[in-house]
Amino acid sequence: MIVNEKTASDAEPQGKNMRRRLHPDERRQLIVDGAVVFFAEVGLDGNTRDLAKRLGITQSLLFNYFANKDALIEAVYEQVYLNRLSPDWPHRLVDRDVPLRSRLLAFYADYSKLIFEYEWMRIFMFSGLAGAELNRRYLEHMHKMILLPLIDEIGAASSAAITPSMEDLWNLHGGIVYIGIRQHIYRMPCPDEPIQAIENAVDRFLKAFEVDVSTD
Amino acid sequence: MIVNEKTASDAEPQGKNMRRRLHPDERRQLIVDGAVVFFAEVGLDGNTRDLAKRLGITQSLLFNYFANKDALIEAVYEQVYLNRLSPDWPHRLVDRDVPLRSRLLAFYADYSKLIFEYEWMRIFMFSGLAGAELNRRYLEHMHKMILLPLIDEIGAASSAAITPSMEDLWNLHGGIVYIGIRQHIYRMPCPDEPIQAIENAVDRFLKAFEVDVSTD
DNA sequence: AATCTTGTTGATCGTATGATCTATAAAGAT
DNA sequence: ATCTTTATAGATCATACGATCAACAAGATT
Repeated sequence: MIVNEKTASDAEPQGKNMRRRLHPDERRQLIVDGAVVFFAEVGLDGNTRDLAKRLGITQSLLFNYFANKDALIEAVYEQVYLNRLSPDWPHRLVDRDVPLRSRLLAFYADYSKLIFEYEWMRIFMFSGLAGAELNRRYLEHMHKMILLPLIDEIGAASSAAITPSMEDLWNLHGGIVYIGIRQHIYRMPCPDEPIQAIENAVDRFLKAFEVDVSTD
Repeated sequence: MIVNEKTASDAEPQGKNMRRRLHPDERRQLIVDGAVVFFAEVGLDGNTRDLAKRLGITQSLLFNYFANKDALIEAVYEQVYLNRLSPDWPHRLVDRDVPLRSRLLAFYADYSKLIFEYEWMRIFMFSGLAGAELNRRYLEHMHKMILLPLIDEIGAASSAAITPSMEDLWNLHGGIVYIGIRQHIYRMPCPDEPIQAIENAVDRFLKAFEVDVSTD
């Protein structure tokens, strides 16, 4: 005779399989949080039944909170990408009261803490491969608001008056981002604290453009 | 009244919908070639019906040549990754008769021609996200056979006897690879000829380790 | 031209998946 | 306690997809 209908292997989060009645806002947030982790792991076409099982709710409940799967994924995007980075970096990066090296390191310390997150990196890659507009918008923002101003900053700080090209800046950027790709996409062993690698990369870059870093 | 049962939008490759009977080897190769392009575009869980339609064959024929979808994808991996890069790079990279800068540029000219291919880059990313062992093996090979020897080469060529860390080399590598990622994953505008960007990146790197490049 | 071999098709099966709908019961109000 | 509201569950639908199989026909053999 069957005692437990549901086996423990299904990993019911709350232990009991009781029906908990939550406030809609709270339930919705639980779903989005779970969906972020779930989709980051299995990809954006992970199925709704597995997600529901992981959340300890029925699959149909998902469609009570989101019109369809796309709407849920849209909510995942918002959760992961909206307002996660301080909006005043464009200003801080051009604040010449602060040494350029310090500005760069501060920015990449902040930025890397964001993008080296498992969920951020994987969902960004999944959506990029799926052709989502999100990624292009994000990178165009990065181009315009972060990298473009840096061209002038580095050119101005260069004692030899050498100015980097946009491709040079993408190279600096990409070299840093690639740490997160190695870690979360390819699951390769990576330094726990990538700060040192970032610092070295920035210093190599500044040295190439003859930017004096002794004031720091 | 309907004249053409099948619309042109379905893109029947051979024009007619006649049943062509090919030699198994030839048919198999046609399938693999089409699958590479198809899966690179839509991802590894693109469905077999769409693939068959694109190839102008029936879906069932696919399973005549491959036991199941996984076997087909395995064949795609082989086609894209097996023996695509000259196997004597490990030797050429440590050939000190050639200036280090030349060796590096020659390698990355060759390597980038490979990985900046649309199919290579996307399938590598798709399989990486899917957790395929392939990627780890590939990158471990890169680590051991290419980057690790380069540590010594650069250290030996450094006039200040500075030796880069493995993280430094991954940074150089990642910055270059990221060009392809921007182009094929995020579909951002990129330089048609990345050779210049690669050259700059290599020169910055060598300069940081005080490697004399005047002999080149 | 008739026959044989086998590459190819069309129909079909079982299951997985997104989505819908009605019944149920948990929490708050009275 | 009882009533009311509505969050949640369970059953179900339509379709999509991987996979199978018997039947057909293109090309080789005689």
